[in-house]
Amino acid sequence: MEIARAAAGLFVRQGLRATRAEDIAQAAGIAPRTFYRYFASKEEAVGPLYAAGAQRWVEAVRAAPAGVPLPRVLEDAVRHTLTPGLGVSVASWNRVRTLIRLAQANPALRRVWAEACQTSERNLTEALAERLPAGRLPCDAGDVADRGRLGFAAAVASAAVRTAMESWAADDGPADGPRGPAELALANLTALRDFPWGELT
Amino acid sequence: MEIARAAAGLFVRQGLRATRAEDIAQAAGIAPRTFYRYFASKEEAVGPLYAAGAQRWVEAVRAAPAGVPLPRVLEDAVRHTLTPGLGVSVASWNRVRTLIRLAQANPALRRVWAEACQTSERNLTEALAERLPAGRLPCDAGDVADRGRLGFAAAVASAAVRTAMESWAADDGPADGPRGPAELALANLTALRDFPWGELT
DNA sequence: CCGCCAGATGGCAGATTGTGCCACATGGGC
DNA sequence: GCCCATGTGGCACAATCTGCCATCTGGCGG
Repeated sequence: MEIARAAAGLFVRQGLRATRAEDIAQAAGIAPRTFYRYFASKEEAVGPLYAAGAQRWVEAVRAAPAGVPLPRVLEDAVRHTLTPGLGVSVASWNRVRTLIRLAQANPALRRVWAEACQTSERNLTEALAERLPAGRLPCDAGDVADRGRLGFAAAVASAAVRTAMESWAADDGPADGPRGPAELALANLTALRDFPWGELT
Repeated sequence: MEIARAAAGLFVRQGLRATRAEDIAQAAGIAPRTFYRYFASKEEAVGPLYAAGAQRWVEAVRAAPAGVPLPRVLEDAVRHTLTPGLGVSVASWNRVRTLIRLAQANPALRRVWAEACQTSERNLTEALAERLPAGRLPCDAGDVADRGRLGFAAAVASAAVRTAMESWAADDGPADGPRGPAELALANLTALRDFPWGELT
């Protein structure tokens, strides 16, 4: 994680192109060989930073008490983990924001971001599967199609958070407030239920 | 695209690790230097194959006549472009299926797959924005939050297709039939409306 | 037909990235 | 002390990319 922070610092300060894997290793105080023991490429080094936020969100979902309706669980988790300043400093959020912007401009970094999103999506699928053991499910979790449906639900919930992060990163406003990641994600989740999608042509 | 097919053949036949970029170039009948003019890494070479299916789907959405409700547009597009044998041979679908399986096992390939999915998602966002010009929208497409909502809608629709492809790839059944990609994607899209998500706890 | 240009391709050298193999240090348990 | 598991680093080398320049090809106006 210190490696990730070192890499992020270098990427932001002097650009992705200009920083070699060796530079990251040196900045993190380790040998180049050790760097490659943790990451397969220099771009991958910032993966943990991309994953951290989503990871906290999934953990919150997993930790929610049983019996609470799923939409409520997702929304509470968003409120508690995606609000800058709650547990994670605003500065950290701004770092991540800069990194997501970098990813929009660089194919290799974009791949890392995309993979981080899909990984956390898989984690959410697992969390949901734990929350919804076979017995208490309106569908049969053992069936392939229903497992697929669980994966789809996780994908939708993840997409709410991911697209919120992306449009927040693309935006220029402050890290919190009505344009913050938490509010955008909540807007997505509620739009999922309330917006008249069927009327769009 | 011939390069992509050559790469896919080698990856499947002799493994990702054992094939060098030079091998792909040779199999495609081009110089290594030329290969790197098209792709930044050997893994990226199969990107076009990942993207092709989704590309056809997005085109179908874009080409749908105006006035048709959005859910209907998405479902018809799925039926017409994700059914093996309709326009694209079953063999091609099986090739893609093998490649998706490879991606599940290999981090670098998984990143390529993830990026292809996000790229086609961006394309779908554009297609939706074209379909829904400012005037005919229940929301304001110029507003950041609503542009974000459009991106979210595209992400959800893409997720329906992507998770369908993934669970189809993970499965062992035939390329078509009730476990085919088209049927799984349709199941996701209808579950989006009909499934009692709110009752899950 | 000729000259010219734009774009695609290939060769070559070299920096950078990534890996196999082995050695060394550290810390915990017996 | 001894052993072992684990994390680390050095070294050599294979593979990956990239910059620069030469060559080829097809179109187009003169």
